[in-house]
Amino acid sequence: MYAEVLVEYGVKSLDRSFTYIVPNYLKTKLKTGMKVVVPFGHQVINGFVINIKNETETDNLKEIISITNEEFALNDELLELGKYLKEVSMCSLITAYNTMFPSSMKVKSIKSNYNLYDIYLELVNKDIALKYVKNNKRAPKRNELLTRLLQSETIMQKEYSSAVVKPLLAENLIYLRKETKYRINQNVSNISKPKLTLDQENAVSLVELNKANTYLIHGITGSGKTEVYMSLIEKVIASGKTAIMLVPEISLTTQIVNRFYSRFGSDVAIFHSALSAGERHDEYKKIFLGEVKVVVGTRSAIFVPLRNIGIIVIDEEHSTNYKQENNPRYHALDIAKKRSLNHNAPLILGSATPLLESYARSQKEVYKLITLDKRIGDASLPKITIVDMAEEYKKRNMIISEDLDKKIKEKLLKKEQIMLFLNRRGFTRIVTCKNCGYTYKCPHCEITLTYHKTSNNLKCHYCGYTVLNEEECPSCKENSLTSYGLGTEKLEEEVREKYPQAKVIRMDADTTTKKGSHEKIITMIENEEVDIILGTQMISKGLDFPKVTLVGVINADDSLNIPDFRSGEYTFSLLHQVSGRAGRSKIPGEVIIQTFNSDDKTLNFVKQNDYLNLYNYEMNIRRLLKYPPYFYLTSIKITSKDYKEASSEATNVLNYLKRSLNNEVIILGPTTAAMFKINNIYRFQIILKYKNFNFIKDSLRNLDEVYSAHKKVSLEIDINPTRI
DNA sequence: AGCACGCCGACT
DNA sequence: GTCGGCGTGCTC
Repeated sequence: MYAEVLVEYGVKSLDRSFTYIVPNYLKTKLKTGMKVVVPFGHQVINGFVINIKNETETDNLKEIISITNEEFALNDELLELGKYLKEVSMCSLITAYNTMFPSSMKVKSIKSNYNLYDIYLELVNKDIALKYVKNNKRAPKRNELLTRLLQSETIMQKEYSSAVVKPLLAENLIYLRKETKYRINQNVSNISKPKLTLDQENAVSLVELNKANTYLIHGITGSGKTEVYMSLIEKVIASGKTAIMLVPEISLTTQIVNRFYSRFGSDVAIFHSALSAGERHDEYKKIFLGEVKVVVGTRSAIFVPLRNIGIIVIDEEHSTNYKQENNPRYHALDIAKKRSLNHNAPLILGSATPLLESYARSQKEVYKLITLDKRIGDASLPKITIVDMAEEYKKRNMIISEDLDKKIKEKLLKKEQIMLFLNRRGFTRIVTCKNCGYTYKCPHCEITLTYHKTSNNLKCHYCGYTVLNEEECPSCKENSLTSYGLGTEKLEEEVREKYPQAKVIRMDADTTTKKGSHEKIITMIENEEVDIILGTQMISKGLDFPKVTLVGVINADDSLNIPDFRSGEYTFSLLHQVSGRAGRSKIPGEVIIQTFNSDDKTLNFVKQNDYLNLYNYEMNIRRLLKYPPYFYLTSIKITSKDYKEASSEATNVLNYLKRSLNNEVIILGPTTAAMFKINNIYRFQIILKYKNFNFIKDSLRNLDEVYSAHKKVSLEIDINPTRI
């Protein structure tokens, strides 16, 4: 008995199988789709079995040493899906299977403040603990811990270091109590399932189960899309099938997860990359053994080994999080479509601001469109005002306009909450010298450094490079440095100065790095301990605070000016999302958008809440400029530490493409990539525009193969990039 | 990818 | 004389 094994190195030169002898003691256990340990060259490494056979032509074979994990094997559907993933993302087969298989899903550093369990400390016996405290004179921390427990305080494990906890565990004074974090929340669990509105019921009835159609639910914020998903999933489960529900980012969607828990209880598994290795293993096992019916997760959850799938839902389908930005560069949507076909199950895409491509497909009836255009309850859409900052500058209002100021004061008096949105971290954007024109730039990335006042330094937001902020210009030694641009830090300073009576909190990547800080801020907002919340993107997503009645967008231009053909679409989606934070309850919300482009079309579509006209306007541009959905894009990045090497190879790639591609493919470039120098690596980019992937497939493969052997230059091929 | 083998230059 | 630079080639 022999096994064809892929070895664990994801390089192109090893993207083929090697045959091994299956030793007798593994013959009954080994299955296709399992991970194994094999000798390879002079090493012992991991491999993956893709086939088991009884004969072979190769001789001098080695034996498989052991099975890495006997619990799991990819099933036939997933083995096939791996080949498909390889096709659509141009990765090696082993990379594809590694992406799908749990034991190799690498344990992420614990930067995520998110765990499945809360672990609490509990006393084993009160009397013993009391005795221990009385006799113990040497370990004050242990005494403190036990005393608190004796006073019936709840203590989480993470409050004490293991140096304190471990000995107490060992002496059997305390034990650990694990509690599922997403336990059915007492407040939620008793809520009876809400009665669907007519619109929602209609939406549910439009979806044909047992057919592999794709549906696009275009539902404005607050129209109750989640309830539609849940009703559909309920129907699917009732028919004995299972469901996958994808969300863009699980740590920001606790509310959705809780709703699923309260509705489906132990039938739900949570699956995403921030789980610890143990947690992921547990969840995967439940899924693998068919113990759960619904999987809620992020991008990678599209690969879970659920059998008998009856529906797949992708919520917020426009989110760029569904595209993986590193190898394998796959889009969850492509995989979802494939699995929908495999299982003959409907695929539901939902969004308030669908991706232009998706909406276009619904217009061409490739997707079936379902529209939800009424908000649940009496909540009305917020009133949106656009303020021309050019006019405000004349009045010396540089950061907060007169209108916004007036509204903020009004809301503060009424004790309602205010959100200020600014999509830029730091204090100021650029520091330059008035005397000689010197600008601080990152030596590794060729990007201007951002000034951070709290730490008094200048940071590169790409690679983290930091220099201390000096008084004098490093170039001409004059004291003439000035700074331009506005970041959240400066906004915070301004807001604190202007509204000294208000309680202000800032929420951005700089204030949420510490474990638990994200949740802490959210709790503070919920408990109304703050009046003004200011921050970046982070405050726009999935958070539902009924007391927020005013949203201020400090500078809409940042997003408009991104050099990407999707900037209009993104801006609309972002601002729509941000606006949606205002007035989620009975009090109507208000939104003020500050901009220097007050007559910009996109902003006015935002103001009118007019997705359809945005769609028509953007589609016209896309058609004229030959962008998606009229053409597909592929980006080829040529990168190297050596500038000349990168530059000349970029030309070689271009020449090859010109020779090998037919003239229906448009080739742009090479140009220096949007982020030309990051971490000392130079990047050139070539863009291909085409109507049919088959036009470019073979050429891409050839390029990929040639450059996998190149020492100094590497290629990054990104099919359907989310940004260029 | 990782490791051995192999062939050239500057040191104890 | 030897140590070690990294270029090349192979791995069931």
